[in-house]
Amino acid sequence: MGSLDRSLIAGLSVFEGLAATDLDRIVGQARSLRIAKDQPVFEQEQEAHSFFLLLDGHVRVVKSTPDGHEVTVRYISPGELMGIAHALGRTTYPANAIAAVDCVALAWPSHLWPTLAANFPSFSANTYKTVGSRLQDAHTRVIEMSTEQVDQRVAHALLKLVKQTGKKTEEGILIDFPISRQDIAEMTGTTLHTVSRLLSAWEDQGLVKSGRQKVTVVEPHRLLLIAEGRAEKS
Amino acid sequence: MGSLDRSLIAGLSVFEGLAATDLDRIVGQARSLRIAKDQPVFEQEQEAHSFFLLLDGHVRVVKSTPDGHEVTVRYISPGELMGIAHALGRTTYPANAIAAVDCVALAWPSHLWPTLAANFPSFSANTYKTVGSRLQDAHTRVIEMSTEQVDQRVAHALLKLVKQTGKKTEEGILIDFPISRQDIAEMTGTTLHTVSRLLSAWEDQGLVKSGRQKVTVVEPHRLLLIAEGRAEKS
DNA sequence: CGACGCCTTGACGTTTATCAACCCTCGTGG
DNA sequence: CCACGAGGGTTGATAAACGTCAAGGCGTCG
Repeated sequence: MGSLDRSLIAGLSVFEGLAATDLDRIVGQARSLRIAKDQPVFEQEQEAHSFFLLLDGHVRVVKSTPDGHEVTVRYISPGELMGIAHALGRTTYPANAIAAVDCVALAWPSHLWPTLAANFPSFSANTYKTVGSRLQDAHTRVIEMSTEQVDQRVAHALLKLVKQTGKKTEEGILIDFPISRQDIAEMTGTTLHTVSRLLSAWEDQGLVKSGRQKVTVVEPHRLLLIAEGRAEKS
Repeated sequence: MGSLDRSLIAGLSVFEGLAATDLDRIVGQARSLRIAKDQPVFEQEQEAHSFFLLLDGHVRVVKSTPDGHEVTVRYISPGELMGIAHALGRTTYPANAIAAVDCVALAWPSHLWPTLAANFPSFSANTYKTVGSRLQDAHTRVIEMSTEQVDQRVAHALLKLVKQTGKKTEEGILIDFPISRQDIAEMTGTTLHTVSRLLSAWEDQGLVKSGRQKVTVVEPHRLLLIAEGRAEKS
């Protein structure tokens, strides 16, 4: 499998600035694995034995609250790291990670992190850069939840997904994995009912096309107006 | 300034695991500064020239949105790092930091970070551990905003402040810096009106005592019940 | 002493969750 | 191959939670 993987991997931003031999040395210590749709990659509170690099597929990261609510923290796309608890001084995973579709990933034993970080400074710097942008994302999310109405938050979430995983089709830009109203609700802190109503309304206005576990954004620009609260109400 | 500072500093968790000479080497490269109440330590979008260690006082970290809302990200207490944008691959500060009271801090030029991190691995590990717990905090905040009602969030915020900066008094535990209804509103994503009503109601029930820019928690345990949604409505 | 900043409280309206009922469609097993 | 069942989606009615608007009080600092 080596060579196919390597060509896929070399261009990833996690490995930016690494010499080819270093890259081989790092990747050589990983095992590759596949995760079937709806199977967990890792689970909340579990011992963080490995960290992962998603090569193909999409993974949903979810936190469960004691009282049964589920909040989706983020979706992981190919090329992104996940489960890097160890780099942040944690010994357990902070959330559940579930394959939204069949996935392929590389996994490193967590105990390798200190050595890898010490030997390959640009690998470590790249990693912390993604940590930084996740912290940023989380704060953005807090701000959205604090200051925006539900329709704005849902619009923002759709646009983020489109940017992350959008795939051009004849009808518009499709979010490239199965996503339900419930999923969107868990990303935006609302209920599937409200999401359903919003999508219905937007479909009537020609902004989106949606179906069973499928959303296509037809007019990103108008959706952005809603996201920014600069759209007159219907 | 050396000796007085050093005894204060040696016990801080950021410096855990460092030899005394290493600590001197690190602290020796910092300059100490004082910030007057209501003055900025650093500002959003500004070039991140330095990172800081708060020695005394309290700093409020706030993000401003384009449309004029302000969201308080966190309060920094003595012993905590702030402005560590550089360690996360950013070149500008992500938020405003404002002294809630007169403060004392150490400041290192940001460009020292890579060398410090490389030379003192436990310093770097400690730093990333605090980054990890802030990421954690941010996610907790998102979850609270997604699943809890305003009264629960305000109760949680007060309890967090009490834990962070609580000072025992005869009447209960006092939050040890001036904090207005507006400030609490900005932490919890609500309005000063709602916070005022809640505090009034809680005061009637003997849970808290509050006055101008001052909150004392009298019965943390009952407040926790509210925070967890396990309290019957008045 | 006056004015500004902070706090309080009432009345009202909107947003959005909740409750309830129903439809559609896809996949599975008889 | 068809029937049916579960999971996903839609939509209406209702009500609660909370923001908004408005007015006024109180204390503190210049």
